[in-house]
Amino acid sequence: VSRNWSRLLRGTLSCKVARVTGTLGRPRSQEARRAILDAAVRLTMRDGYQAVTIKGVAEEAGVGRQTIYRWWTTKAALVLEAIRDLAERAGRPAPTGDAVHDLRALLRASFRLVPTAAPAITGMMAESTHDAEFAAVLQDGLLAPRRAIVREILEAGQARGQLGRGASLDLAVDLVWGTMWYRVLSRHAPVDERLAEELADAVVALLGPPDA
Amino acid sequence: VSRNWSRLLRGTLSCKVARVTGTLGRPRSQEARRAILDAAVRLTMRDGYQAVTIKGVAEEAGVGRQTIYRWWTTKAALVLEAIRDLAERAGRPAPTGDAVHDLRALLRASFRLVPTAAPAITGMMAESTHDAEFAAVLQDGLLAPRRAIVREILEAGQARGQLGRGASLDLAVDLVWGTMWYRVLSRHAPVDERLAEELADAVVALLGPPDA
Amino acid sequence: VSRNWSRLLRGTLSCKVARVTGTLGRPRSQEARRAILDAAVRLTMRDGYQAVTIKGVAEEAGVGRQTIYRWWTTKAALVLEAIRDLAERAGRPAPTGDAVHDLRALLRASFRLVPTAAPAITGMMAESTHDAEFAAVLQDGLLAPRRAIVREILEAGQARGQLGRGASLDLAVDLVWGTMWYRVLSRHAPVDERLAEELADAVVALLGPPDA
Amino acid sequence: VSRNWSRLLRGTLSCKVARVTGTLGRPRSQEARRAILDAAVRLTMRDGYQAVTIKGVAEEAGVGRQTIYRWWTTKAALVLEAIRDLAERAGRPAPTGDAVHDLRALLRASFRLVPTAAPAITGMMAESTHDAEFAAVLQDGLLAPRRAIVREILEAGQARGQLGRGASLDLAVDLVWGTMWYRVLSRHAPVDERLAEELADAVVALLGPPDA
DNA sequence: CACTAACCGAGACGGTACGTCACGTCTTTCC
DNA sequence: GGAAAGACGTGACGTACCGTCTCGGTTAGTG
Repeated sequence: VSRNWSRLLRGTLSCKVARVTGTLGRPRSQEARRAILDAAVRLTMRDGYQAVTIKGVAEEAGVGRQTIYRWWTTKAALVLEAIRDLAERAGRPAPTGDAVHDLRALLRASFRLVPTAAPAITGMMAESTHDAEFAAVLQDGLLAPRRAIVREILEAGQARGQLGRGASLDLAVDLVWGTMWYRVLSRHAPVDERLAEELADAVVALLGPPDA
Repeated sequence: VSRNWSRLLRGTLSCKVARVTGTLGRPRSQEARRAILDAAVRLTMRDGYQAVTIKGVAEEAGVGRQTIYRWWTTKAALVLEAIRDLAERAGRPAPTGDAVHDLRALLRASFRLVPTAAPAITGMMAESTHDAEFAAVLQDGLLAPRRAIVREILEAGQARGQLGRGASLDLAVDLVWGTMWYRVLSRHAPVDERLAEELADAVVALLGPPDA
Repeated sequence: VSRNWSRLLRGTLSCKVARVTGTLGRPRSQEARRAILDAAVRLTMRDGYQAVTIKGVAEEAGVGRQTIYRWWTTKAALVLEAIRDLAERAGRPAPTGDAVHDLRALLRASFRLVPTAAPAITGMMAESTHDAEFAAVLQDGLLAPRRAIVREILEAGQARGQLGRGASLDLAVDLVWGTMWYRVLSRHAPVDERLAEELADAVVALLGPPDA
Repeated sequence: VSRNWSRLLRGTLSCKVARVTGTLGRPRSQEARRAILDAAVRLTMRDGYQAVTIKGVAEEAGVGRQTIYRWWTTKAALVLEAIRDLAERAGRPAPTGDAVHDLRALLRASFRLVPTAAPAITGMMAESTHDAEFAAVLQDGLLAPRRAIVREILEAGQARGQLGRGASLDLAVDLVWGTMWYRVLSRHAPVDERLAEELADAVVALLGPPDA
């Protein structure tokens, strides 16, 4: 679990991850910790980041409010840690050797999570716009990993000669996720399997034919 | 000014645009109205939509709180009306006959507004995720017009044989704005002139060569 | 009503008795004020001063907590103003021209209030021991007036030649009320009509025979 | 030390005076016990009974909070045991054979302790008004013994023909201590040597001339 | 020109969430 | 097994805004 924390917690938004004074006293209750994080995820998903309240999380978790304040400095730190699993839960389909196929599979899987995760993450994106530290943590913990996955698929495709090099990979990656988020936020068009197809095709077209 | 209202106000988010009871009594103070709208824009730009408060707007405008509640039903209605000029202020560079050139010019102009407008609009996008009505109004009043402009440019380019028809225009439009918003929200990469170039090129690549 | 305030409020424990800024805005709700004071009296009587809580008073009064904080700076100020009527309600039997009879009547009437008022006032006396300002206000508002009444009766008796001058009136007064309070607090003996008789007799004995 | 406990502890406020389970395990730390009792006395004297806190005592004593809860059931039990020495420390001047002189000496000695002991005992008296058990223990442990001393002096004076029998001794005793406490609580007049004189004289006047 | 209805400012109202503090209980480890 | 350390659930604290309400004081138009 703690493998990814170094990145997540590099800001001061961090939870207080370990006792400083040593081993004395009653140890932290893992039940409470899990209940809090689960409640935070549940509420963030249901109501969106802005509507989440420390009090609400405490009640949903059946926990004293003070227990949350003891371990997390802000709502931001709490929700960020809680939401981290979204990205992990999204996981990643196993690579098949066919870059375009892999990309399609990834996008289909990602798009299926949209209805659940959208209120949470869009709210956090809005929060990012006036909280640079929050933005950094959100970036490192959630968004960058998703970008990295697409990038790896595309690089593998280029390496195998399945994809060309006609445009910056950074741009290609942003086109993919940007389009998804734009539709999620704007809701003027569905985020469905058809979009997954179209985006995969668009990336192929953008990168152009493989080098001869 | 009121030409565009029918679209903006088609939901119940509308401000109370005209008194029902007739013409008796003191007429509405235009000074107060302007002060309120200006204050709303100022605060939304500065702090983001979520942080805007009716009380805050009232104080910024030097106006009684009730005067706002009298004329606008919700914060959403107030801010939406106030923010409308953003889209208009963005305006649109005059067409030159060269679709790619026009697209580049439009993007450059739009990107310049990003630092100012981002906190406002990203917050409103987050709000959209749990307020369908708000989403509809935001969509019609701000986002759809921007999409329409790009679409017109691209259609004109196709009509003039400058651009191909290798992909759906809807997708092309979403790629452009989606990438911009994704970078605005995520802040992992700049939204600058270079991105304008790259996006214009990407659209060309995506649509493919003009039909012979 | 406001006749006695000057004394009651001579400390900074005072409630904010009048708006400073003038006449603007919604005027203070007298309903809320009465409900708060009544609730404060009720709770102080029932639970004692120490157990009274601003929150509890607000709920008992059906009032927002902020409304209390707006007008009273501390629990002490609130309860003191609220409890003031106890002394007034105790009132004073009409003088008859017979000092000993008057004294007996006063004591009997006072002792009847003891079961109701004791928890309130003993708690306030305890508070007095570590809050000098509170002590001063309690003194002036509640205790001194009661002492003054006894003193007046005794002075009248001396003037009419019904009572002697064999001891300091201050001491006589303190003997009376002190004995009552001591039994109220200590509860080792009843505070009843018999005590009223005994105390009246004791005062007569103490002051000695009238001057020839 | 334990001679007086039977009286002090006849209520259920009692400390847990002996381990039930026998002699196994680590014996109770006498250092901790003394530190706790001393801290309790110190804080009760300084801040008054109401302001005393188990947590505060634990910190003042340099002791874990649980160690207090292990041995005393309530704050009341702890403070009562701790405060017991006040009465003993007050002690009692040696009888001289002159009742009035003895009474004066006792009062002078008692009044000298007032500044130290008042916050402690008045707070406990207030507590008594809504805690009958506490009242009983306070009564037996602290107040009754003081009353008994005065009563003994007066009875001895009557036996020796120095004092009359013109009033109930119970009343005389309550007049003395009541006046003292009333002035302690009310603070409208000093509790000093002059008061000792006056009270002794008042008792003489009250009891009247010795039987012929 | 006086009336008068409606607007406007100010601000008190009942609420709700905040973050802090201390409570008394509990659960560890150390001695 | 006692003692310390300290996390736990609880609940009052005082603050900040919320959106509503209720005042006195404007400010046009109409009668």
